[in-house]
Amino acid sequence: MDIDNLILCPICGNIPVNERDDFLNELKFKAKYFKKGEWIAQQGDIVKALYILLKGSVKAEMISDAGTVLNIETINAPNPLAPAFLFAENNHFPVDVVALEDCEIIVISKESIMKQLACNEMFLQGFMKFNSNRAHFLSERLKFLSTKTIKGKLAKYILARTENMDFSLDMSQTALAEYFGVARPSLSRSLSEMIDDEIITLKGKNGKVLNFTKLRRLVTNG
Amino acid sequence: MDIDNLILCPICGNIPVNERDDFLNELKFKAKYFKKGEWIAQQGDIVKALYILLKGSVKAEMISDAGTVLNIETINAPNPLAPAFLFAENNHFPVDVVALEDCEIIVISKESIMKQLACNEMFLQGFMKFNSNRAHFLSERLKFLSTKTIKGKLAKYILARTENMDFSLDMSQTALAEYFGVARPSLSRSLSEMIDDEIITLKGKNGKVLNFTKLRRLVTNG
DNA sequence: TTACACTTGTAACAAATGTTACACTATTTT
DNA sequence: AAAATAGTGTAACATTTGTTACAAGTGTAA
Repeated sequence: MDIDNLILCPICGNIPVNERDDFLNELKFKAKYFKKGEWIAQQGDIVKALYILLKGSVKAEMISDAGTVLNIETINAPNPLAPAFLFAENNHFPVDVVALEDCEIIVISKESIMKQLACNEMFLQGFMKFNSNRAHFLSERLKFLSTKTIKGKLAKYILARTENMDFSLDMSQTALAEYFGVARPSLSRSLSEMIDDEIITLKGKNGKVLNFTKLRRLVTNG
Repeated sequence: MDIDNLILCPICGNIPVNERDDFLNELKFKAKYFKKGEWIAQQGDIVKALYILLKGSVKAEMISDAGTVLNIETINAPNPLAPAFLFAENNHFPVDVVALEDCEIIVISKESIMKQLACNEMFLQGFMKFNSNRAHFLSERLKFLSTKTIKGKLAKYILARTENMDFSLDMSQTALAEYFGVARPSLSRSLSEMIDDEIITLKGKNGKVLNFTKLRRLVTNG
């Protein structure tokens, strides 16, 4: 088991080297294994323990009442899954979690986490910080989704990943459409129009920004 | 000052009665006062301390890059403002906060909070729980916004507040449109159509559900 | 009451997006 | 290499939403 990866996980990152063995010995956990494509958790599952992804990667997605998919994020090891929900009154998984590759996950009981939080200040800090960052992430996602037009979203998305004119759409258009919460052909059309308008070029996932002024204007108008 | 209200604040709620005086004495804070309409914090302000709203109410809203308003929530006293961001790496206020009435706010330093978290387990639990609930709220808001059609949002919104056929739209249509992130006339039109279709009736803010089947179908289709 | 600000209903039109369908390409898997 | 799977481009059309403008309603304060 890749338990050493646990210490690389953001919520444990602050623990001093000389305390790490103690920390690991105190912790009560068990390992679970998932194959690519398997569901690790479903929207609505009760969160009774802290899940930490030690190996592999997963995607978190939300299925709306209408059945449409909203791709929330991809999580790589080592990282915790939904740690914020461990202490919520309504402690249900907010998303479906699906293994993108073979995964190893360790499960730590809530009691064990509480104990460490109370007695290990570095762990407390790491845990708080991670949850804070998550809340920030969700806020940003909220803001992003409130961008009204597809071209506005694309412009924001592209500008955030552009260096010296070059950018890469980290995912397929199909996945991107789910991330934006829009229909795939609509996304494709918007991209085509931006290419026609000579704002960007695109070859596969890689593109160039030809006209920053127009691209920024799309952010402001959308 | 209404310092006694502090103990009624969710993050302090678990502290046993006999520990409360100690808790308040340990805490280092100062009070601030805001008049109705004043901005308490702006999107991007650095969160250096914990703000707790002791008296009054505020609204939190996000201004997108395009200048449109997304109304996030109304917060009533006593409640903390953006406690999750106190520990984030990117510790900026995610929203604009505006006083809806005259407000009293106490400001507690991060150090003082850290100290209490480490030495007062009930406070730790309350703090974690509150932040967990916030993350849950943001997730739900995300899910809600991913509802594609206005009627779908309206249907969800109305069903969540219906008891025995009766419901009340807690805000003006103008505010509701901002909460939904849509244009006001579009919201008005959707409401009119739902009334024409004999799904609901509406008089001012108060309405009745006439056809639950159709209303639920709107949730599923939108 | 009058005046004012705020809210709502509605219409005509423009713009954006969704839906469906199909051909085609790229990438894996066998 | 062949087959299967996933991803892309695009067209025609329906639907939804935004925009703008104006009239009418509501409540509040002078």
